[in-house]
Amino acid sequence: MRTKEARLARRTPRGEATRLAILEAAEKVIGKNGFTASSISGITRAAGVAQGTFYIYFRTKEDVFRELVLQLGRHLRHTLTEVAEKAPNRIGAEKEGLRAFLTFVARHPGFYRIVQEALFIDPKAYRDYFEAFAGSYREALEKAEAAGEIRQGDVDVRAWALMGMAKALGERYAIWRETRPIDEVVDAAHDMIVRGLAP
Amino acid sequence: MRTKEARLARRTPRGEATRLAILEAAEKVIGKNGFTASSISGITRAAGVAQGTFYIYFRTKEDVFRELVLQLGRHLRHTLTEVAEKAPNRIGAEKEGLRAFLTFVARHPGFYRIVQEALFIDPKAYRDYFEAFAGSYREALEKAEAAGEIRQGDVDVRAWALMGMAKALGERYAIWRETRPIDEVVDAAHDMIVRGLAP
Amino acid sequence: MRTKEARLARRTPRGEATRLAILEAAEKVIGKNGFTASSISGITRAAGVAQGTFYIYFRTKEDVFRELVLQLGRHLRHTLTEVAEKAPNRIGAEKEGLRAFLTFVARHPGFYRIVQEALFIDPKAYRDYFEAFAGSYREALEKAEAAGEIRQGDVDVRAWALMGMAKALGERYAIWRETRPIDEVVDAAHDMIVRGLAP
Amino acid sequence: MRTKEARLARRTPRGEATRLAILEAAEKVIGKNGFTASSISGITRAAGVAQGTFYIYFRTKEDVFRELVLQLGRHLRHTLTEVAEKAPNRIGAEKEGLRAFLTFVARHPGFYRIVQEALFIDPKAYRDYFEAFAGSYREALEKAEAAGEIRQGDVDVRAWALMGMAKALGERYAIWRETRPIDEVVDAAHDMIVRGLAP
DNA sequence: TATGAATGAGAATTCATTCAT
DNA sequence: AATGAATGAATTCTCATTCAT
Repeated sequence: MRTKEARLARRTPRGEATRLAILEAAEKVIGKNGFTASSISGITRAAGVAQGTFYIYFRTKEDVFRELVLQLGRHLRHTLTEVAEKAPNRIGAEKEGLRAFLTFVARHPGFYRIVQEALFIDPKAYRDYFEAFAGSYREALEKAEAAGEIRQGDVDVRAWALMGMAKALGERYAIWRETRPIDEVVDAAHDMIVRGLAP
Repeated sequence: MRTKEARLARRTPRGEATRLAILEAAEKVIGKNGFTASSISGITRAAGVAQGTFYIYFRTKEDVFRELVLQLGRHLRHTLTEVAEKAPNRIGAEKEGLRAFLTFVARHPGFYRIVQEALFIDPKAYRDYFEAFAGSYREALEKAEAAGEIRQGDVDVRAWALMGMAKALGERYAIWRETRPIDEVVDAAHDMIVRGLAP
Repeated sequence: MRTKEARLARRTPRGEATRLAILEAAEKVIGKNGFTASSISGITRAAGVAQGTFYIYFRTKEDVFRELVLQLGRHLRHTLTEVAEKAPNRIGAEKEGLRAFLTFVARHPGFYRIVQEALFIDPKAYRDYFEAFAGSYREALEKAEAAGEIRQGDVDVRAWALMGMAKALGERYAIWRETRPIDEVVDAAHDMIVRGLAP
Repeated sequence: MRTKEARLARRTPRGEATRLAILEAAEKVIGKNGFTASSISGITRAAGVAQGTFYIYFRTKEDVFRELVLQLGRHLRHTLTEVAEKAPNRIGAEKEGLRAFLTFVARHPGFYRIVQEALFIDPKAYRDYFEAFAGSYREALEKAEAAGEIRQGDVDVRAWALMGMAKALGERYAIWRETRPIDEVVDAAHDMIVRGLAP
């Protein structure tokens, strides 16, 4: 017996294209107005299809939303991994990663909104999203410790704290359309991360 | 001319008590289920008053919500100020502030949810909330710099970065009911804040 | 804690009147067009209230429907009991009961439709309805047997068979608006019930 | 001029097979879940064809339904006629007919549901169905009267009353999955039909 | 002040039917 | 003949808000 999931059509290229159009419209609309203020009809209108078409490809509004979060997470992780791999060491990776993140977020303001709203719409997706980041962060820190690139310390706390920093700084670009040059902010933050506050 | 606010009854002690009951019920209900999933009828039921009574004291659902955010912010700021004043210097204040924040958040899990959801419900309230914190944070950092307690640096970026850290660590207690002892987390985070990652 | 049921308001006389208006409108509308073809909006329009008002008093369309079936059953049972009590013996009660039933059904054509459709909308209500009748029927037949008013026989089968007869004859009045005089039909049916087909 | 019906393809053996598959799937699905709860998509899925294929062979959902009722009626009538022809007289035919009917219905529970629901979906088909039965029933009773096999009486009322009995007893097997042996029920019912209730 | 009944504008969702391939 | 994507009308249901008492 086919699973319910499988009943959601995606068989022909035409269908695949429609599905994609809806997904993109959803990102645009939800990213702009938020999940609750976005209606299915608004999404399908933006996608240029009839309301009923939505339900051929997604079961509920939560459904597209979850897919969006997953997809955005993969996208960002991909971007950050590329950057980190080019850096000579962890200290450098930290800086370039932060720069890349802020740049990404400034360019895709809807992204931040969507991920953050997931906490209220689909807590599991939200948590999975950050756990995935935290996991690779911890790994990277452990490796760096072993290589003597950074001081020994609690990798779990450090990972979450560093993510929190990035998030807070990114929020200013994503939501409040901060105009301070990213490089300036990256330099200042990185200085604190590397050397701390102590005189 | 009286403001609209003033038109909302709050004259007699009885009225004041009703208003408070609604506000407390709102905190409980919204803190637990989120703004959108909470209904006025749910709130008034929890408060033990009739639905219509709500509108004697608040104009809209957003209205109570905003009030809640304001009140919670005042409450937290009050708590943190007390702690900071007892600390001998900024480095110490940083540590005790973080500890107090995590403790507060672990004890009032609804608090975190409500403040965070404000980003979607009432962005202005959300921003005001954090600007208020950032403002005093910046001031404190400037004073500390002048006193030579910390290295010179970009106080704006530092303030937001430090708030982001605290937020991320707090989220684990508020939302995911983290069980790691707060002191452990505070120590680890504080170590990084003070000395940085560099070896 | 109050049950869900109790949350459905019925506190003031005004509310009670509204509830009744909706119930009566539902009987009229559903009795005429059938359950599926009747919409909540059609019912509330007939009742002269707003659509939302429906949900103050009933949870779903099935809900009113069930209530209707219950109420109609009670009503009919009451009517038939009165008649049966006046009859001198079972044979006579059988005749007067049939006459009363056909008269009732001819006068309330919606009644038959609603009860019959219950088989598809709320099978339990349907079954309960007929079990209730069958129960008292069986009892009456047993008493009659003991009193020597009728021949010994299988009361269960007899009860259902007699109900089936009445139903089929009633259907002609309720649904097909039969014009043959009820008395004629009653006489003919009663003759067969009492004396059988054998020459 | 060709009727609309004729426009619906049914030329090749392959087409005929598809048509049959859909009809059988419809009987299964509708017999189980009822007309309203059954969707075209559910029927075509059960038939193993695409949704659009349905409309090559049937004009509407009501259309298959009507066809089903017709077909089932023919099937049952065929079965009953065979039985009746073997009986020596009307009294015997009555008994064997009832037995055959209950057996049929117990074996094809979907049958009863479908026919009964026709009252709400396609009243004309429902009426035609029973009129067809009533017609031959009346004829048979008239013949039996003439042959002196049964007492004189109102054949119209008798025909409908007897059908009603059978229906009520059959319902218990079709819908409520009665477990009492059919023979027992037939004997008891037949006894009442033949000799009546009178002592 | 307080009540709770009533409102009505939305929103999600389903599904018979059509249509291009 | 067959497919399955697309349509859009129709319906149910929720809930913030208003109002008469």
